Amino acid sequence: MEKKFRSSCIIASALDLIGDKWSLLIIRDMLMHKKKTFKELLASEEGVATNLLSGRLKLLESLEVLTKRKLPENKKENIYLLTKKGIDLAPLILEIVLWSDQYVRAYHPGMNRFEAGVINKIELVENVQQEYKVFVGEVIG
Amino acid sequence: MEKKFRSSCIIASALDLIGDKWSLLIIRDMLMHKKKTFKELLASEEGVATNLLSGRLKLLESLEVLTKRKLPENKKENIYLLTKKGIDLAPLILEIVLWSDQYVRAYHPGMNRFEAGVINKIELVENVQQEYKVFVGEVIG
DNA sequence: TATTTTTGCTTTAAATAATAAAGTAAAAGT
DNA sequence: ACTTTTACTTTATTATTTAAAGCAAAAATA
Repeated sequence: MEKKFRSSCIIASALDLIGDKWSLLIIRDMLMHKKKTFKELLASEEGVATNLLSGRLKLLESLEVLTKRKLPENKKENIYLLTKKGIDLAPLILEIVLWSDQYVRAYHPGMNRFEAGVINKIELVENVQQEYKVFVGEVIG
Repeated sequence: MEKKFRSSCIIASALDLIGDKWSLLIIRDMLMHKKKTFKELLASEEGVATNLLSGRLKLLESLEVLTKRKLPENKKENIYLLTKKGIDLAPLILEIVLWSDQYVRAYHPGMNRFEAGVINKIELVENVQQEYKVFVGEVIG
């Protein structure tokens, strides 16, 4: 789980932390699909392996992108929730969506569409972030 | 070089194309550091291997993120330039920079800083894009 | 003209990482 | 007490990355 940085570049360093094959999809599932348990995250369409999901959750927790806790009514199941650091990945994720919607479909016709009446990025991001914060409030009470 | 899509997710699909360890760094070098030849790209601080640089340039060319051409004065050296599709990755790259500047430094104190007097994202992105377009004009004459 | 260097690769072998599958232990449910 | 669920860990297989060497065409140098 020991991560190394390839260079002093601010972009490369971010990619060294969360630029792997799975981290952003885990964060997508949490932020956009309100997933919060190992089981829910495991059921993603992409089929992450249990050892990788386990390892990535651990790393993202160590990076304080998300927190792990148990709810009083269930001593077994862990609840994973994004921190501010994780929620602040929303703008980056939106830019991926926008670029993909415009340019990736040509290579993947069956790909989902991005439907947004409003095309105000800032509003859109704030909406997603606000909704997630409400969700967190509901979960931890 | 045959790429497959893991799912119909718009985010996962973009990551399946350019979410590998090197593509965004190649695009960074082109867009932010005006690199345009194999040799210049090979000299990146991160030390990409020649076979991977070669393969990625080929893939990014096939995706029309960049173009490959020769200049009349040199029949040997290839010149790689970003297309609009590539230049349109600037907003995504800026979001990586902003998140990294805010949150990654804690884990990598020696990391470069992002210095921007103006914090207007749109202006900043347009500036970088405009500068790159001028550069392309200068190169291809 | 002959030799050397540069460029942009390809090939190969070794190291590293990802995946699939099975196993495990603690908690919860029946 | 027995079974299921959860959240892993372990192991073997497969895939990818890296490092190193090699190569051919073009350009530069002698």
